[in-house]
Amino acid sequence: MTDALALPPLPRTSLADATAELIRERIFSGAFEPGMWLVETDMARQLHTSRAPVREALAMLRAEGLAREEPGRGTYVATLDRRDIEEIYEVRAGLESVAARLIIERHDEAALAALDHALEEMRRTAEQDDRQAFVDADLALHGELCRLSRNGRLLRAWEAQVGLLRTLIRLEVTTLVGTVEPLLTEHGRLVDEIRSGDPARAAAACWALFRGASQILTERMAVDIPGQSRNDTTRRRPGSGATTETPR
Amino acid sequence: MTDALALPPLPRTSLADATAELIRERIFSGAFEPGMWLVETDMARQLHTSRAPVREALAMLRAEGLAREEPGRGTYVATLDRRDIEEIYEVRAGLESVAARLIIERHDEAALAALDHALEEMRRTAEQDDRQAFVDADLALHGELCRLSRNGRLLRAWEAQVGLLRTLIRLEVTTLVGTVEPLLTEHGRLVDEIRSGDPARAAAACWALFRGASQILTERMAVDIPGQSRNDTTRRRPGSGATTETPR
DNA sequence: ACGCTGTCGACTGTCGACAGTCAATCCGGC
DNA sequence: GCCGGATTGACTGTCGACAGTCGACAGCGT
Repeated sequence: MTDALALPPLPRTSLADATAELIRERIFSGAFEPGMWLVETDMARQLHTSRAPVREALAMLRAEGLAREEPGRGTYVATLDRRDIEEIYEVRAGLESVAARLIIERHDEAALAALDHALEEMRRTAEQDDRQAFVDADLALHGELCRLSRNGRLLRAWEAQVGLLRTLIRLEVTTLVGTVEPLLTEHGRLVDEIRSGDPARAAAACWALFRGASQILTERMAVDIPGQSRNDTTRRRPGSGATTETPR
Repeated sequence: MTDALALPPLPRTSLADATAELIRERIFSGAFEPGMWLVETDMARQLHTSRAPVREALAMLRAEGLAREEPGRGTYVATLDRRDIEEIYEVRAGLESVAARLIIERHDEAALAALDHALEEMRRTAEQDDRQAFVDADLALHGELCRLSRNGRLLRAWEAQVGLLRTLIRLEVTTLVGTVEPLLTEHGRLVDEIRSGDPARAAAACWALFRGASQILTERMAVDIPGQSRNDTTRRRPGSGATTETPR
């Protein structure tokens, strides 16, 4: 059977999946802020389902690191403090170094071309000064790198780390006063090192890139990112307006 | 109030948690073999609970990578084929390289001492030719490395990768005919490189170690590991004996 | 006024039941 | 005898309800 005629499996979407996807979108879009209380009963009522699918959806989100459980009290949208950012970038550095190494050892010309293309897209958005698109292109490049590693577990681990970061990076770069030029050159350097074929140098470039990015992000966190501290106990609930809760 | 009189928080263990822990143990001990069908109804009946806690426990196990869902059909104990092993070891190489780097950059003498101690334990078990204990010591060393990175997300990512591997490594090394000496020296080399203080060399040692271990494991998989292939559809259910199922 | 205790509303953890779905089996036509 | 569709049994997906627990608040005593 040709690929063109091969039918993909239908998206078997249970209520739980749909609910999870919905909440994910809300979190990424910023509608559900970090620290917000995700009340099962409310959401079930709004979605016209029982609590069972909602509970399962919340379990997924917790597993993905997007939400956090407080036993007996409920689940809350995950918050990120400086240390979280550092940790995520350190893990990403490790994962993407390996991805680079795998691509290098495979002598994969197509992969290099794909990375070039992603890089070009970053450049384009930078020239147009479209910060939003730049962020997307940035994440797309890194996602592509992990996808090209052809290691499914690596890709999933990467996604798990990046999840919450997504909304934060968007916030960061879009409000970044300075130029994105340094970011651009560092990404270019990483791709160059991959092309040069030395895993150790690629890893070094990777590490340098993430070290810098992490620093930029954590420095800005001090000023204007909500939910920056684990002690920020401001809790809002979805739906019915902005009821502020303060447990603990 | 004195510390002696201070009450520690009670272990808030829900039925779901307890159920998950129980199943985990069964999987690690090998009582629940890879590919086995974990039937919610049966387990709930055996545990004298409803299906709700069981479902939640299974959701946890899926999130940890210990089990696998087939939509509408149920969840099964995860299986590992050669490619899975490769993937896991590649990810581990990345994570542990970063862990090594973090320890190096921190100039952490205590960490080095802890690694030495773990290494010594490996050596001891090797001398006594206690394969079971050797496997535990091996995993303990790597776990220690990740713990010493002081990066919680790295540690959790490591645990997620290692989970299922645990039972497999045990099987592998305990049945391994040859000597464990090479493994021992490679681990020693990794710790040495960490002590020497060059992240790149430590990463290289890490990569070499995992490359070798992955190869040993995948080679042996061909012969005597159950559930070695994704196409091995043999399914057993827990409890009532060994009812063999063959879906698909 | 302050701190402690009892009460209360709300939400989570758990339960039993029902409906939908899957795979295996049975049955009839060829 | 073999193939295809209907049937069946079992399990999952979902539901509404109940009970335990948490945090907030009010009332009491000091």
